Amino acid sequence: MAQSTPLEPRARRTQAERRDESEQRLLQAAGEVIAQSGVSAATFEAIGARAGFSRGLATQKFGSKQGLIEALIAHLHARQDQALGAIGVDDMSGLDALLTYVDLYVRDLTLKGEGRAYFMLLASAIADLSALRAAFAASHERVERRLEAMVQRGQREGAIRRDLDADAAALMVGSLLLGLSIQCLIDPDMNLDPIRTTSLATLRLSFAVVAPQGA
Amino acid sequence: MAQSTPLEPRARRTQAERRDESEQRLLQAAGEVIAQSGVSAATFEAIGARAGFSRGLATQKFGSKQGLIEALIAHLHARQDQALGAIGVDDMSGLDALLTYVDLYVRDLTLKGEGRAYFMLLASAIADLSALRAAFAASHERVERRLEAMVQRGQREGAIRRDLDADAAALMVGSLLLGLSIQCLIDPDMNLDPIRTTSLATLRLSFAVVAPQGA
DNA sequence: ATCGAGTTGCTATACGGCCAACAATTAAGA
DNA sequence: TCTTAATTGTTGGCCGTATAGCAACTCGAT
Repeated sequence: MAQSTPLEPRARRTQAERRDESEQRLLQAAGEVIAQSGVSAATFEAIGARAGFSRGLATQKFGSKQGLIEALIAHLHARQDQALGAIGVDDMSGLDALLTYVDLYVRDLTLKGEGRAYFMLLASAIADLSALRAAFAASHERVERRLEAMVQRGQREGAIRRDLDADAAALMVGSLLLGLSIQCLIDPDMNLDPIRTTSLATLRLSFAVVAPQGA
Repeated sequence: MAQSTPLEPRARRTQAERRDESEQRLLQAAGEVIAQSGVSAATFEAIGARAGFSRGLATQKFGSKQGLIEALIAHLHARQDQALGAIGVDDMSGLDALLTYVDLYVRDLTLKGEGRAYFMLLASAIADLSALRAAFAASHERVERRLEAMVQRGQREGAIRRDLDADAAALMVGSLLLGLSIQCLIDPDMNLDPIRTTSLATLRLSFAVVAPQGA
């Protein structure tokens, strides 16, 4: 059970360093425990142990369980934005950008790390009708606006059908990716390659103006 | 809070009647509590109260919490099969059957009743890495085999592209519907009409042999 | 020496499971 | 048919466990 960070006891660290480092480690440990053992297994005890601390520290830092979870979700959202933003997708045509986005998303869908924790927290929020659903909704909204922008760009460029409802198309693509993510958590032994290929072909065929069969 | 059944105290009921009725009422109440207040709110106390019984009965009937949940999932799966099987989809062409299936599924996606409880239980299983995931996986597998059969029929009939990977296409459609269902639980105020229309158009355009632009 | 980081013992709460009592139904005997 | 015993359905008190939150404490940094 590889600890988050081996925790080599450097001689002296400033207080601010200690503080920030422990906070980071707690968040990371929380994500790892969730990804590995489930949301309900993410007790202060388990998270603290994983991070190399005691059970009390997380309460101290985040105020409450809810606070910890909110911080973790914010953390994961930030990482997600960052990861998906890092995809240099803005310097290609709208259609290509969309397809590249889907391609990369599905390729990365093994869900072994933080993405796994993210969707498990999402599932937990749904299962318990938690108010945190709103945070997830907002995050998805942002992603969908990005997708919508890609579609609209493609339409301006003449590569995507004008009569396609950009908003609905974005929601559809987003839902497809969400569904695939969930499916991966239900059945981890899924072969994603055919799905990826087929999804890309489907989107290309139906979004492109002329359905360029062999292109 | 409309009780499951008003429980008019008929004079005499046979033991078998009592037994069956209480069991039914408990399952229904469990579904209602989950749909209304979340999986973690579904305690024996709450379920019993909703069904008009005490908290002890459910344990008696289903052995344990796990037993109750399993019975509920089986119950919901049966209802689902029944509902989707009732769609007379087998007496039309493969492509039409597929599109009709998607159309009806999305139209029914308000998720106010049992479907809601189903997906919340699914979410709970994911969040906790429960072994029950396998049951959901199996159920989805069945649905996807049905979708695959539709695609293959469409291919034999010449209406669907032969080079479409039927298995992957089925998984894609299934994932899209799953994703939409989840999305509805995250954001209940979603307008499903544009999505439905766009999804149907997308599938028709990309699955049909010739991409009949204006047809 | 002082302040803040981190720990540990304690408490309160919530819930599932157990079981002994209680009530409703059925069966047996007169 | 009436009475009574046996069976089955249902209840509610009790207990063990798990865990979040708190508060007093120790340890490390300045």
